Amino acid sequence: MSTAKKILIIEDQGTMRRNLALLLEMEGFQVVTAENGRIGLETARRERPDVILCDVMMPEMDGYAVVQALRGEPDFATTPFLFLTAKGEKSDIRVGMNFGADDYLTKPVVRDDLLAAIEARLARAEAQDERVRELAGNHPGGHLPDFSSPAPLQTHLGLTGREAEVLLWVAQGKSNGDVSSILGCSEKTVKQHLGSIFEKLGVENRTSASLVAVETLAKHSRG
Amino acid sequence: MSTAKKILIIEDQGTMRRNLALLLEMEGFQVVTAENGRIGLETARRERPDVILCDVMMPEMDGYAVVQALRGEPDFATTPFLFLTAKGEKSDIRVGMNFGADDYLTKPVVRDDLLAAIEARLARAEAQDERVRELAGNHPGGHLPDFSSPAPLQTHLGLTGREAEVLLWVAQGKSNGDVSSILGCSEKTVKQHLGSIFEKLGVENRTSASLVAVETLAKHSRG
DNA sequence: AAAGGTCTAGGACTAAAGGCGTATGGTGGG
DNA sequence: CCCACCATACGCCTTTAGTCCTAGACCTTT
Repeated sequence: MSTAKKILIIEDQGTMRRNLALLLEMEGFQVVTAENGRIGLETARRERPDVILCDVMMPEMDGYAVVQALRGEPDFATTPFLFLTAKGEKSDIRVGMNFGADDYLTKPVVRDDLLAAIEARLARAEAQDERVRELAGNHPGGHLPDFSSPAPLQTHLGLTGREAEVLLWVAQGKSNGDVSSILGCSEKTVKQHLGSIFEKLGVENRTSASLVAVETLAKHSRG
Repeated sequence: MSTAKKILIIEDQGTMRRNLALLLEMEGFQVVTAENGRIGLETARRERPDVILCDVMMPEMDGYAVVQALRGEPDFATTPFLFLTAKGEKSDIRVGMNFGADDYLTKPVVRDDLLAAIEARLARAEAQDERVRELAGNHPGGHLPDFSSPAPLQTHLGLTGREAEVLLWVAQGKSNGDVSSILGCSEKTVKQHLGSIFEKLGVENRTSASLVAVETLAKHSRG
């Protein structure tokens, strides 16, 4: 792990807030705290925590409102959010979970339970990031078509080498004249090839042919 | 909504399993069931459910083992997993949550609670998928652009509504005449809009504009 | 050697695309 | 009320795209 995970604690009771912060800091987490929901939201936006611990009952803005607000912001749509609840509030837990909280802990919080819950959610979030990286790795730079080679057009669309070259440039918006200059042939030749291309692809103009080419180049660029 | 969400129910008690299945099917979900943990795992791998409901106490393989196994597989690292627990098992919930479960429901399950919990987790999963797509630039149905709506062109390219409509059709290879018929206006109008589109996109012909449109529709499709 | 595919390219033509100017209504905001 | 923006539309003009036909040069396969 490169850097310490950052945990935001939103809790109005000072004693409990400090105890939690101390406990988590001793475990190697970076801790930021907020004493109510409104400040908690601001702090979250500023600090970008990896996990949020949040009390339910708070003045100004309760825990439900906090999680609801966060879940509406793309940056926090996936940030693990754990509730801290007193025993009597257990029936209200459902509300929080349905707003998109990830877990809850019953106060008084046992050290091992707290750490286990946090670790579990961090592991979950990392699995999420892993998935993102995998997908991103398969398609670097997005899922954009790769115009670096005409080969995919030749193999996947059954075009001849020259036809594939022509289509490669046409699909990038070049005019027939441009393509003829690029390929060093007559514009008539480009037109001739384009005619063959249209027939092979079953289309009737360069725009449709380009669409086919772009999709082919996007799909068969890297896997 | 494109297709119904698929829910896997892993529950050894036949009556409860059927009741849950019936309830969820009436709500429009596609339901598959399994009568124990081992079969549940196999079913999950085969059916790729969007949500998994799983009993804790089961012969052969209990719910903890199921969630632990699933969380180890990349394909299921992020699939919402909800426990169904009897009242007396509440202390064991922590174990399940720490294995990566997303929520739990206490039996007997109240209909509204069940639906709310499922919807909440589906919403969460979709938010995550959204993030995956944004970061990875990936697309669920492959890498194909979605021509079902001009909205992305309007919002992401700064086009007016009508311009977006025109481009949507042009990008699909339609001629100006075709577009004018489709949109019920003069071909001159189509040309006029296309001129504005070229200027806004910084391109000089319809093929290049289509390229931009296709990439935009591939990136920002679905919502 | 003959056949077939590819790449090249010409002529003659039609169709479509695109630029430029102008103009009319509608609509929303200062 | 006027202005800015939008959608609509026409005319005139130039450029580009695309079709059909023909045909030579160069390959490989038969």
